[in-house]
Amino acid sequence: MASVSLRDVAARANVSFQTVSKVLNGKGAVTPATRQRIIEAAEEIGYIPNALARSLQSRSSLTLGVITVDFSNSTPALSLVGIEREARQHGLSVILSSLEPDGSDCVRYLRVLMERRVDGIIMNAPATEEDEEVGRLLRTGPPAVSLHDIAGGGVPTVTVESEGSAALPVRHLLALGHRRIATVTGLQQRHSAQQRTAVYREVLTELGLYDPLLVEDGAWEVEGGYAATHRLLDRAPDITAIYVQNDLMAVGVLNALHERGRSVPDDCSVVGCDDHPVAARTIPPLTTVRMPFFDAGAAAVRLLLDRIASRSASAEDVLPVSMVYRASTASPPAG
Amino acid sequence: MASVSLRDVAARANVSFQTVSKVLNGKGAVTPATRQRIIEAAEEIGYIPNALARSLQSRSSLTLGVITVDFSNSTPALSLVGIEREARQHGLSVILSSLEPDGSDCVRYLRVLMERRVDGIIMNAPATEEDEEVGRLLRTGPPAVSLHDIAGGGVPTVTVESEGSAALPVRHLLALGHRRIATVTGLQQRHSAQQRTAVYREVLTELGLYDPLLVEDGAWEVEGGYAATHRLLDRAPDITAIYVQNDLMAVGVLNALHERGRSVPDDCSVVGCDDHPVAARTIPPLTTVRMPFFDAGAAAVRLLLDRIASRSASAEDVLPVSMVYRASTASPPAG
DNA sequence: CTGTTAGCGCTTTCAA
DNA sequence: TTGAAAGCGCTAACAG
Repeated sequence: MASVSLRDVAARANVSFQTVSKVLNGKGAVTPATRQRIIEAAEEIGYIPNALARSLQSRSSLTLGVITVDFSNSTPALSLVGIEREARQHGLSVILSSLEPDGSDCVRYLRVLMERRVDGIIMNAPATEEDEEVGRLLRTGPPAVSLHDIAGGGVPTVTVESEGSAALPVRHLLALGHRRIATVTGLQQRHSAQQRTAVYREVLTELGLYDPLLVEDGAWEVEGGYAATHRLLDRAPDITAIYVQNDLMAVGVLNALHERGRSVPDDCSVVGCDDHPVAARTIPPLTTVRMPFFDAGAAAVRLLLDRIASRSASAEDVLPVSMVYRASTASPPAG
Repeated sequence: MASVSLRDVAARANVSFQTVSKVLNGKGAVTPATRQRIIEAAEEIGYIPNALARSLQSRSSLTLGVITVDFSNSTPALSLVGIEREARQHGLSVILSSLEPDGSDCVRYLRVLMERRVDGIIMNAPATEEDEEVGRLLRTGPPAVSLHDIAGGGVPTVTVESEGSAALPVRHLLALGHRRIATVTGLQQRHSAQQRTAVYREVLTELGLYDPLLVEDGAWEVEGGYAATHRLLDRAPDITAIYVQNDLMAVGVLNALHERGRSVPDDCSVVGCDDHPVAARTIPPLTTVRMPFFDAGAAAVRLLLDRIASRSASAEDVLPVSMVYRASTASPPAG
């Protein structure tokens, strides 16, 4: 772990360090002989360029900063994988910062990224959607793209269509003949969950089928889905279908229904959301909405690169979702 | 996004830029008056220090490089979360690089990390366990800690006990009275899967119960577990228990058993591994081995920091695992 | 207390 | 074709 610099290579090859720079960057014209000598010298003493110094000079760090919600869950993890892969393919490194659940440390990490002179920032931290200070920094700092709303707008977003992610499953259940359709929601502080719940309400209200008693919070987690279902069943035993706002909660929902002796889909249908890998093999396999989170991450990076290249205008890219039909939905029981 | 430097602040405060440096870093003694003036000036023109320049000078980037296998799956994601959180708590940024499935790009990314002068490297890329070149770089480059074996050794590791992760579940099944115990394995190229399979074989061989026909590969994935179970059942309908090397595959295993009309645990017991969140609510809830992957990531960072501080000797930290008993295991059917 | 002198390792004109 | 000069933004000695 020596500190071999251009100068060391230069000394060994009997040239100036500027010439070494040219050779190692393939710039300028150099005699094949010296070029060869330089390359060998670099090789021999194990020269490794210093990206810090290079960035200082070139005013470009070839780095993207990513600020993300905790990615223990597969949804944000998928977006992160998409971001990382796309960045890598463009030769960019990724500096990763994940936040506390309340997003209170976001401003601090934005600052760290700015100090490190990242070329751009990708946000995936729904907990900060209402944070004005975050919005301000994102508008005035380096180019940024977000996977969710930013307070005050002005930041391009790439999102997964949330209207469809609620409308599709609810309509599917309606088409099957269900009338008592409950929903297990994600954290209602999040815009995406609010929107899904709103669409659920609108669609059912239009048909005179909306009942606030059929809405329960599952907080995005397996146990939340489990507990919410027991509460729903206690309160409204006549429900024949449940729209669950993510697949993880749906696992808990299926378990609770099983415990209560309700067969799925014969006694009660269940639709999830995400198309998590386990959804294909729950018992029964889960009808769900496929959400292109991976693609959203990759698309965000591409959009960010466009912005970096040409300070182009704001954009709002919305990726479409689609239904995946499996065995957890059917017509309601006769009677 | 201007490029405000120390000089700009200095000009505005009518001092030399070196004095500004002192003030902003809380070093040296400065008159409260000028200090105040400098701080205000910095504030007014929105000065943001340049970490690149600082690192160039201080020869420390306050950055950790992480090289990880694709973390779409929750196991590596958990370790990554642990790494990131621990690093953050120590004021270090994390540069994230994920690899192709075969790990062929590892050497390239190691080099990128070295060019960026990271202060240390955390490896979580089992695909490179046999790669001699990776081992060499890790031994000669910046301090490194790995979550798996490194070819040639010499790199401290923090691992999750793999012997116990196989011995515990198999012994549990034996204690329940099972004699025909199958296993669905992870990718056999990985040391961790090889070790689990070896322990499974040893424990059963000792009792004269080992049968190579009862071993099937599930490749770590839901569908792999599903398909492996069907193959097992076709070949050896008399099995009464399955040790599945991760919970994701176990979801597929439960589904396949359900399809074949085998009730769990009455007709067949199932033990998983990982204690993935869904394991608590599969049908039936899964008996499994809790693997402290999050802790392993965090511990690796702490070990790395020790090494950075004091080039201390190699170490091999092994974190213990523990059984989580749920409803998927019972005594074999009578008869 | 404050400013000057010296680099950290690199890229980029511009002369020779 | 090569090298010298200049500077990216910063920190660290040391002198004033």
